[in-house]
Amino acid sequence: MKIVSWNVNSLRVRVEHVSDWLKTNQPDLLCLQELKMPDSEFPSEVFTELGYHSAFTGQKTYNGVAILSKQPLENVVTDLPDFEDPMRRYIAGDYSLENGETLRIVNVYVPNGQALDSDKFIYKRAWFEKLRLAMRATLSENKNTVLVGDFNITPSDLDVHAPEKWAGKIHCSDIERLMLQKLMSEGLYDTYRHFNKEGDQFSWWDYRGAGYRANEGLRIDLVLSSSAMLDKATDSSIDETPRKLERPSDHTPAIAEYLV
DNA sequence: ATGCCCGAGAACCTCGGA
Repeated sequence: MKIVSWNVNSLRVRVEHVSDWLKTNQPDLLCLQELKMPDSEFPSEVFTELGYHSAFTGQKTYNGVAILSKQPLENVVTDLPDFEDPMRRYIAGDYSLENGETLRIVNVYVPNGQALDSDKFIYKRAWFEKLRLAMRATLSENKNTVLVGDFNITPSDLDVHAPEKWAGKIHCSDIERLMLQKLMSEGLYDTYRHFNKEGDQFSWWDYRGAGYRANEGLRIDLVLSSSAMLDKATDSSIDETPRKLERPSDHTPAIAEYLV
């Protein structure tokens, strides 16, 4: 089975890219971030025609997350537990595996944070700590758990095109990496890094300048597997194909594959 | 230089993104 995370930076603009990618790749679960649309505009019919169910929580202009799935999700939750927040950044549900077990899939759009000395960074830290506590509970109740999303944190310098340029900056600071490590120490593993040890592999490239052509990117879109799911993982990759299209998202799909 | 590009909303500029 294939689980994918993709920040589409406006689903309205990218719906054709997403549809084409679904047709070609047939993931079991496609987790989207930055829908940038209210629920009333979510294009469910488009995905229904392709054989996918949709669970989503959106808002005008900003944020918004969705999970497209071959089988319907159950017990869907659209609020980060114990955190009052109008920003739509969290969605989770149960997915039935072919082996009869259940997987808890969690899809997040972690706050950007803007700069370490900004109010937005205080919000990022608070949000992320609540995510850690929520994942502790999720992991205790579901041995099969996968947490995916746009984390807006690079796990290490191996995930940064120019570590010296980004040193200490937002997405690459020690404090954010410690936050991520603390979350992962609850029992989550970077599936991509488990299978790929080399650097210069990114999931986001700046629109500005020749960002993509020069491979000036960051790996901030992650698929984190629980121990039981890592045991089932067979591969993990990043598909740069959509980033080469006309009018692309600045992010591209991060993929993990499992044998269940 | 906190810019270069992009999307959304309201409006031909500002905000947010990363």
